Amino acid sequence: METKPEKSLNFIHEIIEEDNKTGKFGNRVHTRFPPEPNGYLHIGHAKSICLNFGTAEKYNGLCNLRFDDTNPVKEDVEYVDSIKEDVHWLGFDWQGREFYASDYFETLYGYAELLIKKGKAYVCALSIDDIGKFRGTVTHAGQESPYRNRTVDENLDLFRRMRAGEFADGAMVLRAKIDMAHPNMLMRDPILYRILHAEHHRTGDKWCIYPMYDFAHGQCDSIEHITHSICTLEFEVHRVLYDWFVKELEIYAPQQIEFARLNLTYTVMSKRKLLELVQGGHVKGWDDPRMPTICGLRRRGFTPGSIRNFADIIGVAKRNNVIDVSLLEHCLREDLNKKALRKLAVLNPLKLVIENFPEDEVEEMDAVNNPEDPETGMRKVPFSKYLYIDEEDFMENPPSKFFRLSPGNEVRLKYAYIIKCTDVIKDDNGKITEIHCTYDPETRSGLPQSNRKVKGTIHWVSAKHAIEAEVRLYEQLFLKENPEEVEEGEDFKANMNPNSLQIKNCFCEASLKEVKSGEKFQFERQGYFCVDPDSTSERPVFNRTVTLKESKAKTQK
RNA sequence: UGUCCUGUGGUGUAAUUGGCAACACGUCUGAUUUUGGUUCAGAAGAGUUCAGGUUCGAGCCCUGACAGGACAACCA
Repeated sequence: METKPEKSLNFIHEIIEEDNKTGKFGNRVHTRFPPEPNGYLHIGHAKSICLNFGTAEKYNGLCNLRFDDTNPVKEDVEYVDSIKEDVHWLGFDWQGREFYASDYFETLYGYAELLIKKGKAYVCALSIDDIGKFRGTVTHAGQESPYRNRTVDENLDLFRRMRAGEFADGAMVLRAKIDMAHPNMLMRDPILYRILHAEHHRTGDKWCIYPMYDFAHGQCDSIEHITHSICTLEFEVHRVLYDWFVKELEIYAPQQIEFARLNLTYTVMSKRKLLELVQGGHVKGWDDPRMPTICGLRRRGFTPGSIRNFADIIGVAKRNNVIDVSLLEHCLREDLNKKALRKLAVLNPLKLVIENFPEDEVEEMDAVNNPEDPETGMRKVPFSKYLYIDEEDFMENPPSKFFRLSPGNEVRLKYAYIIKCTDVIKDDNGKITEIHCTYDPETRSGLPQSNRKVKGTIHWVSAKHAIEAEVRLYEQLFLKENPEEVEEGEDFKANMNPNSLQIKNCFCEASLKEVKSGEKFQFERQGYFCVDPDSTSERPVFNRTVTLKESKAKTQK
């Protein structure tokens, strides 16, 4: 019997299966995730991580973690540490195959000399501006550098002296000798090495010349015997250059495959812009829960599984895309719904007095921990005469479709009694300060009378037993689906949502007193919340990860 | 006025490689529900950028337009 694949293959896996059929790489699948350690990873990287590690997993292959650290002035160990943490957190392991472009500096240097000896590279002393000018434009050919025809010996000597530190930064560069009229700008004698007297986070001051990304990336893949070098679309035009290097150097040739990077509605994804948000103080840091960074999402309360599932669902293709953030939220809720323990918490407290309930009596109510997972059992929550309910759950003059509490109407208190509103107390300004109700003792949850139909069920917390906590409610960071859509003269920051963070004091059930940073809960009827590291034993802090899905009827007041 | 890449419901991804467009999210109904959540049932929404061509038959092949994206850092 034939086993049919449940899901159709994405175009990359199709290529791989074809390669496996033809034996192109000896049925090997070896990918890599190659970040530059110059910033924090974001959800776009997560797509790439899932693709690279996931592909290796799928085909019983390997996936390396390789840091593209060819620019010492921008890179730092802080970033390599965070990247490793994030990849692990997502659930992937490189099994010790942690490599660095800087591991190959000596080999790369050798490649450069080889090119010089073949007459395919030369040392150019044109200024940075002149190199730009000589390059021509996208529609017009460039012109050749006056240094282009130096002898091999001269080039070799100069290049060795570059390495030896005889020249100042920017004095000269090593260039490939290809074609200054090539329609692809990258082929117009690209720079291979530049002089940079800078301390490298791994090699220290061993080098004062560093390879350019283009001269490093493809060869690093080659050195590691990567079979499929999966990268984003903007490197499509670089592929001919990489192929040129591989051919001239006569080294192992990986196959580069480009895919479209992830874009999400209501967010920005470029490292530069994220950095701007951090440095401009628009958010509290890289791990601000509003950031699309992996660490931000983690702090917000996302689960690795939900992100992996998301990456799987969005698929991989070559056309530019913008994924609706609601899909990400859907994956999140789907995961959290199954796992998060339910709790009662009141975000906008409104006092409620049950007039016919004995003054000092406390009843212990049975509450379900997670209806999606019976294994999690039950817990007790205290009930008393004085409660808090949520402001939104009461309306003095409700529309017909309002299911919650209003004067003269009944509502069920979750896990407790059916109550009826008898009175509304207001202050001098007419603001409602207190609701008075009566309860029906026959309707306690579990009793036969509790099955009586009422329109709605609301959550509550006993005033005397509740603990206080801080909640941080988040909305999208930007008001427009596409934050780049701005008036002339403005930039994406003009679209920032002034209400993306709202901090509140809330009352929650006492069992939330002892919580650990990172723990996730569902506050019933409100959303999923995650314990923030800012929590203290005195005062827990909860981040609202995402609201529950809300029907229109509930949202409209 | 160059090169390369890409055009399928609102969004994303499919379509057994030429056989009358499917799945998911979103939207909207209805049922169930002690979460206006979950679950369940159902609906609307594209005729595949356009125009030609090949073919009994084209989203898939060919030609030509058009549209969008990428590329001119001693960044990656």
